[in-house]
Amino acid sequence: MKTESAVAALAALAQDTRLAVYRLLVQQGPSGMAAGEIAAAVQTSPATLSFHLKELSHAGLVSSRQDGRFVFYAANFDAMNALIAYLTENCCAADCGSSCAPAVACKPVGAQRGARAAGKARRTRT
Amino acid sequence: MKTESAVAALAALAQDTRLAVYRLLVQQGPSGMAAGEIAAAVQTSPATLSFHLKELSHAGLVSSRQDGRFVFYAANFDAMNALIAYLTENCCAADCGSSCAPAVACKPVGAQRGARAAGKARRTRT
DNA sequence: CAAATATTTCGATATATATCTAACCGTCAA
DNA sequence: TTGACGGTTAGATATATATCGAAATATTTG
Repeated sequence: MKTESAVAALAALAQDTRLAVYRLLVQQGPSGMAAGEIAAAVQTSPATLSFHLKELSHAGLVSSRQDGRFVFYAANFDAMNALIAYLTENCCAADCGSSCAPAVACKPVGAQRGARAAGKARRTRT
Repeated sequence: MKTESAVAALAALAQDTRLAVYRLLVQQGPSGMAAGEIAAAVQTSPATLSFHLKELSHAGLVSSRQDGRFVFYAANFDAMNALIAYLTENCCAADCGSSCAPAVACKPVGAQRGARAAGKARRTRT
């Protein structure tokens, strides 16, 4: 990930409404959510929300698909993982006294706590 | 982590110079780095750097300690982990088809490609 | 104390952001 | 096609941010 993209992603998330929207979409999963529903959830005017969604989209954090007269937005997980990787890159190259172990709290359906790297996506169901 | 803190942290990182400084400090580890040295590394004037360091510090991402006439800054790993946890919280509560596995790339000295948790930091040399 | 080094604060300015209102497209259903 | 609904775009404005130069605050050294 380039610095430019990272800054864009961070800037996109560095705003109350957008962060709320993004977290909402993260919790919503790949199926996403319609713009209007998002607007209602975060209590923002359609115009303002559209502005924020454009920011998130432009930063690559969310993607959209049109379905009838609705537009569904969904979080782009790859982007987030890339961002996290970028932030923690070469962490403690010098001396890491167990202080920098990143504890990521993503527990999908299949409980892959023990599985070390996800390497292969088991069970591509859905 | 409260939304407020998350936004503050993200805003702090959403800037070229600050992101560079932060990543530098992450790679530097707990020992940290003197302000002047940081300024030289990221090629910024002392005044401007001080402004940015204050931002990072205020957001809780770095901490400082005075040593003689130098001021050392170091990354605050807890803050970063809290931020990451906040971003990925309840990820894919609905239906996660292996799409949201966060791949964090924190590899300290001992090359823990396979070792999933790093447990103890071996070799505390320097 | 005075000089030198390291860093921070202050004031000013240019730029970027967030929000609002109003107007504009696309889709659906009669 | 017309009307209604869902979203987006455009223009204007208020606020926040980044950067700079100059001055101020430690801290060590002579």
